[in-house]
Amino acid sequence: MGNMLTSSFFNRKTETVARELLGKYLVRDIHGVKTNYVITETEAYIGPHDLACHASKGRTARTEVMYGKPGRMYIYFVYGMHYMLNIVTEEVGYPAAVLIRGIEGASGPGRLTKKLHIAKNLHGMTLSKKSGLWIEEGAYVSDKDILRTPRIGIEYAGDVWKNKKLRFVLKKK
DNA sequence: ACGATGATGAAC
DNA sequence: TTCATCATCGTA
Repeated sequence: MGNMLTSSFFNRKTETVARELLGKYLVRDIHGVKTNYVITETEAYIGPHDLACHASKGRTARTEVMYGKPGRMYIYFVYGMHYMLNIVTEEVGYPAAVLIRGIEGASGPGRLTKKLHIAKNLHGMTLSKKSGLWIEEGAYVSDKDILRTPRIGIEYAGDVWKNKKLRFVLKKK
């Protein structure tokens, strides 16, 4: 098993973190039963100026966690039925996060949280063995095996931000 | 193409 | 307090 990623991994540019999470293992421990899945798709949400980032609305109860320590989970509920898993990035005080959009065997942010039983009770917790959810090192991933596209479901974000290629997809072998 | 289904933020 | 919107998904 690889080493567990710690806060220093996430305390970097959000775009870099999103890129480097591809190929890493998302590990879930439920009552001692561990499962791990390769991360295959991510998106970067970068700071107060990014109109697609929830923090562009300002510092609220919902977005507060993004202003905190990198490596914590930002989990929110959308469309009345799906939980989204994000990992906080960059330094304390700068609101940014990476959305985990896909893992091996579960494509789509709502599908993977359902599969791994990830819900609001993990919101604000640090990725760690204690929380039962963490990320471990994986195999080297070449740029040739990665596709970059605009992010999904953010048509409202204005011409500049909606078109930025901040979605990272690991190509299938 | 569309409905499910509830939290969120902004308007009033 | 009401209202439109939403980082989606399953069914059609």
